[in-house]
Amino acid sequence: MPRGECRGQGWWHGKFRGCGYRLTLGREAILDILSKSESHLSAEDIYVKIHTRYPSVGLTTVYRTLDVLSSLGMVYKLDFGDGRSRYEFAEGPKGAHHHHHLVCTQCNKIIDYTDFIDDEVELLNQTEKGLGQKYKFKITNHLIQFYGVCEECSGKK
Amino acid sequence: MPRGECRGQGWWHGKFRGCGYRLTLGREAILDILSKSESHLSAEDIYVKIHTRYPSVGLTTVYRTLDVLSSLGMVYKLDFGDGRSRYEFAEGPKGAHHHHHLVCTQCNKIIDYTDFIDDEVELLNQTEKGLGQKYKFKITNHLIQFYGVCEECSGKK
DNA sequence: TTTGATAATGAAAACCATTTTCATTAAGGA
DNA sequence: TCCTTAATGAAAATGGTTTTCATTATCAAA
Ligand SMILES: [Mn+2]
Ligand SMILES: [Mn+2]
Ligand SMILES: [Zn+2]
Ligand SMILES: [Zn+2]
Repeated sequence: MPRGECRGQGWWHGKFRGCGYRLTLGREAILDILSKSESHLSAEDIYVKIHTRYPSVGLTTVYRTLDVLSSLGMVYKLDFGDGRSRYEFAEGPKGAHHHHHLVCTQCNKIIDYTDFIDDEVELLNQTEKGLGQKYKFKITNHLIQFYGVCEECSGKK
Repeated sequence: MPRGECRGQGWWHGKFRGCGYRLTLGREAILDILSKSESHLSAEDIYVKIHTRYPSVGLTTVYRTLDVLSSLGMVYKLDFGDGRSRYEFAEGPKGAHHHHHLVCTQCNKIIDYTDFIDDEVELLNQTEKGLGQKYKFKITNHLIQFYGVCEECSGKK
């Protein structure tokens, strides 16, 4: 008998419980916000959004939850060099489309791109294999970002 | 008539003066350390090294000088995700060999690699061109890093 | 449903790399 | 040598993130 906002219905319920984590209001709220957001949110961005609906959830919990989520692989922790970490939902096995980032060094705009990803990924796989062998390195991850100046920022001379 | 450590002899003398910067003991000392170091030093690493020989040079000056040097393109400011910036000498036009990094997520060891660089660079150029056109982005720089576990860290199970 | 062990939390304080402030020093052109 | 002002050191400030600790809430067990 669902009444209003019924807790514990999300697909991530199992993931949490399976790893021994308890299901709390803060965790659900944060995951909910991240899953619905298109942009790359900072801890404080998330805190502000949450605070309007759940004033009881503190910034500390946001940080702690983001740690848990990224250790579970449900969220990516990103660094675009603006002095604060940013987080992005790592969509489930369905909508998962690998992408890299284009970063404007003037206004900090971030563009997700998937173009060329196939070629990139192929080269990356090769490279990872080669490097892994030569340096006996077990490669688990890669980071690719392009920096430059976006269209708007080019305009303002 | 050179007597001991004659100031103002480095090849960077001109670069500094040309940009209106004064030639100071601190700047020379920092540049000297960076040019001789193989590793990726933090501001404090540099400060400690300098302090043994020139106790008068403070940490603040190290930070300020590193800013100048990286704005001049003489030094690269790097971020390997360990919470502090690291700096690496951008060798002059001669010994300049472009390289990327392999980062051990357990012990923070960094490996410079140049293997596959040619293929990578070719793909990067293509990608940069394509992305630049599609997103009207003026790409000036790229960041490529592989993360994983190094040989030693794999050993300790 | 009640209970109890303990995971999770919020508020405040601590952390810590980096930056800012400001009075003092020194580089280098005149 | 003189003088303008860039450069500097010490100390304080900054700001994102983490730690501390007393309190609360989750949920397995009874
Ligand atoms: Mn993204
Ligand atoms: Mn390097
Ligand atoms: Zn921009
Ligand atoms: Zn290692």
